[in-house]
Amino acid sequence: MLDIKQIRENPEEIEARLNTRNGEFSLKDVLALDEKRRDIIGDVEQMKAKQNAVSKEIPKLKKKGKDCAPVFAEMKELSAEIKEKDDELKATDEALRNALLYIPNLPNNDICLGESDADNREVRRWGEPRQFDFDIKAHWDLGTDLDILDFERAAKVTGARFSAFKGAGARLERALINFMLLMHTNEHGYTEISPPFIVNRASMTGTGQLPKFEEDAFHLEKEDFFLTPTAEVPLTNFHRGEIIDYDDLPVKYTAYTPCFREEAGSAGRDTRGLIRNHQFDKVEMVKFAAPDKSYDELESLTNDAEAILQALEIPYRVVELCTGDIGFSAAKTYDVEVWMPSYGRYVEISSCSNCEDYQARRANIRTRDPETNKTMFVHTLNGSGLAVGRTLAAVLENYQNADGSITIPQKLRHMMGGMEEIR
RNA sequence: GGAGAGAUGUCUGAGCUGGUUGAAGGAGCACGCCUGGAAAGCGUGUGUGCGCGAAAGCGUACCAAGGGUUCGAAUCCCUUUCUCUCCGCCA
Repeated sequence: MLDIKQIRENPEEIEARLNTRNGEFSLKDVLALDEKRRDIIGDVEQMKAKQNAVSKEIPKLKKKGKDCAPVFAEMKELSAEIKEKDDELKATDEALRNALLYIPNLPNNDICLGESDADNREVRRWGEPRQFDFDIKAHWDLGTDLDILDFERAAKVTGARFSAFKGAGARLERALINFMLLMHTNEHGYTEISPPFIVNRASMTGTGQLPKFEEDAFHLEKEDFFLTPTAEVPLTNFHRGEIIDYDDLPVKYTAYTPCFREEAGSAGRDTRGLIRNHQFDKVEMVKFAAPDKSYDELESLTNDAEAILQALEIPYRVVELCTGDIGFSAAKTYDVEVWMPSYGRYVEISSCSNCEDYQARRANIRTRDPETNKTMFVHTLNGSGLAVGRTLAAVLENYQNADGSITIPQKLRHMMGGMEEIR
């Protein structure tokens, strides 16, 4: 959520910056609601001031033994008027908040301008894509042929865009999860959390999935709960409504969770394999940072994601997303893209974002400025570290052999019970 | 699922027979005194949001959330959420 005071002060500039995003944004409604709201507040607070003043006098009148009936009659009328105004204020408040909830974060001023992923800026590359001297297979064929992935039965059990891991495939997935968590906790200083996989509406609103993107989420109607689309939601909302000790910053959490997405609007895209499913596993990293440190934290967060691919020795590149491609809540985002031989290009495997105070304002997550002792919003960051299904796909494809077997990356072998290859 | 108890500020903890209670006491924090330095001790200060204002400040709201009763609600009533205890069921 953007700061209404900032919007009020220079709406043109904010509107211009918002419109470097994909889509058109107007602050007209917000400004009108804000003005209406302040008008009502002026009136109703004056009435309340009078009500309070008279209320204070009543005990004194009673003590003197005076008749309060005329005062009561007058106050009853005032009370009714206040109630009416208050209702109007509440409705306006709600309308304003709702309008604000639909406005995305302001892109950071320094990120590259652009309309789509075609305009993203490559920041760096690591590793050389391997040259194969045989016809390569895509991971869904490799997995099916080795009987470690089973898409048909997953479709039978549930439906399209679900997958099942079997035997060494299931073990490889578990090894990857464990490997990532160990690295983030032991080497990168994150605290592991095992959060609920189901979250409530307030949490989804706090991180920005709701209200605008409700159709993307799996909804449990009876309880009004949602299957978590990313551990960013439970992790960031861990501190919703709290004031975090400044000395504890940055707070760094990592979690493994399954993630559930409706993938509404992506029909026909990445229909095969592990790239785009309704359910997938992900290890997530979330940070709460002091405002003046958050961009340094974004760099290290991205490095923490990269470290996984470096350890697995799989080539990747890092791109800075342009204004037209960054997500709703993000001010700046780096995508880590892994080399996927069957696609013949780099494919997103992690998205690392600084949301600045956008989520913190929605979710009311604050700290105390040590200088002034005043409360201020923290900055929140999140990044995948990494998407497990896509990592598994990248391992299969990059480590495939001419005979269709898979060599297991060195660093994963001890977590696979010493297994060196899958055949 | 049944019966009961509870939810107060950064934390802890009073108030809950309705009216100078934004809310006692304590802790913490900040500043000052004391000290060679620190601790202890003493003194002072210390909530948040919103509105108006250049500012000082003034006003207003907030005692889990929402509604109600009342001239007036942290205090009374209802609903919801959460926590705890007991019973039942259960991995």
